[in-house]
Amino acid sequence: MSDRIAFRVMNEIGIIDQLGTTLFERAMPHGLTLPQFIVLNHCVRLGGQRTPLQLAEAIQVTKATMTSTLQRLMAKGFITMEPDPKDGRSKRITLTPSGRSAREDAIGSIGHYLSEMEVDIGQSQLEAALPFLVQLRAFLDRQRNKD
Amino acid sequence: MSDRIAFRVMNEIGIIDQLGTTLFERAMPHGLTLPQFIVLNHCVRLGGQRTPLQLAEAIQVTKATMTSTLQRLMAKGFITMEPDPKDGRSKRITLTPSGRSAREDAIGSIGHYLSEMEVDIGQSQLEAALPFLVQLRAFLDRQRNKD
DNA sequence: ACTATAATGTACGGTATCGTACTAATGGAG
DNA sequence: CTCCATTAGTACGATACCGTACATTATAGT
Repeated sequence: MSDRIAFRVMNEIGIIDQLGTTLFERAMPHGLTLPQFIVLNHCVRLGGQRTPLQLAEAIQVTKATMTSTLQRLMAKGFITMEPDPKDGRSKRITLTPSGRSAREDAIGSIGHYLSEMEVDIGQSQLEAALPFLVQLRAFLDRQRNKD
Repeated sequence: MSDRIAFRVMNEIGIIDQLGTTLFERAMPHGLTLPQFIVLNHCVRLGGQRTPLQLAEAIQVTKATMTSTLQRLMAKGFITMEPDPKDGRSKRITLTPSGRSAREDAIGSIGHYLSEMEVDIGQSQLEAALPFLVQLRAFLDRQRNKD
């Protein structure tokens, strides 16, 4: 227990992420993984067409990682990818009806777990923690872009 | 919806974990990854010999995952693994002097980043967040073992 | 003592992630 | 117009992680 406070916080966060991801994926339908769900969710919430790079930046992964996730979503028929007529380097991602409905199913499947968490931890505790987490994320994002 | 407080908290935590892991690994010597460092650190702090299963449970990964990380640490010469004379199913993990010194190097390399975080976020904020994180981890751990 | 069950570690397949290196297309400096 | 830097996306190798399935060893129930 002689670890520094910053290390202990990051350590807890790592374990929480791991446990949470595993629990969510067990509950998800269509063999959806959490990253796949996050991409679908992002497309639904923002609507229209997005490029792989826009998605990668929004979700804070590299574009190489996004390529991989998009390929799996395409294989499942949840998105389509077309070349951008304006810019030959770019692609346009569009959600399919099947993808939209898979996202709805996923939302329904994890709702129960989210409710349990909100009851067990308490809404107010979760709300109180959010500003701290946002601040921490902003700090790490600044560090990353500092090179 | 996906705007629920529990979802937002888990989402922030996921991004923080990802950004933090990447930053830490960039700073680590000997090509150490964060999971590898965590195992070394755990061995130093608790001392003596541990089994793969004990390590897996302490760090909250599956034993299959621990097998993989231990194999890499062995390949680097940072640990040794011997059969347990008392229990033919089990193994005993021992830190080598080289592993102990790699852990010291790693501590030194990330110290600067931890200090920056403690200054930027504030020691008291980090300390205030820890009980919440511990509670959240305990909840997820209970969920996992609920079957 | 024998058999069924449990526990320990490993193998394998699938997904995610990064970093690096590559291709293809755009766009700006001369 | 040409050349070169930048940008968008992909390929590849390495690591980590899970779940499932397996071999080996231990333990409990009869």
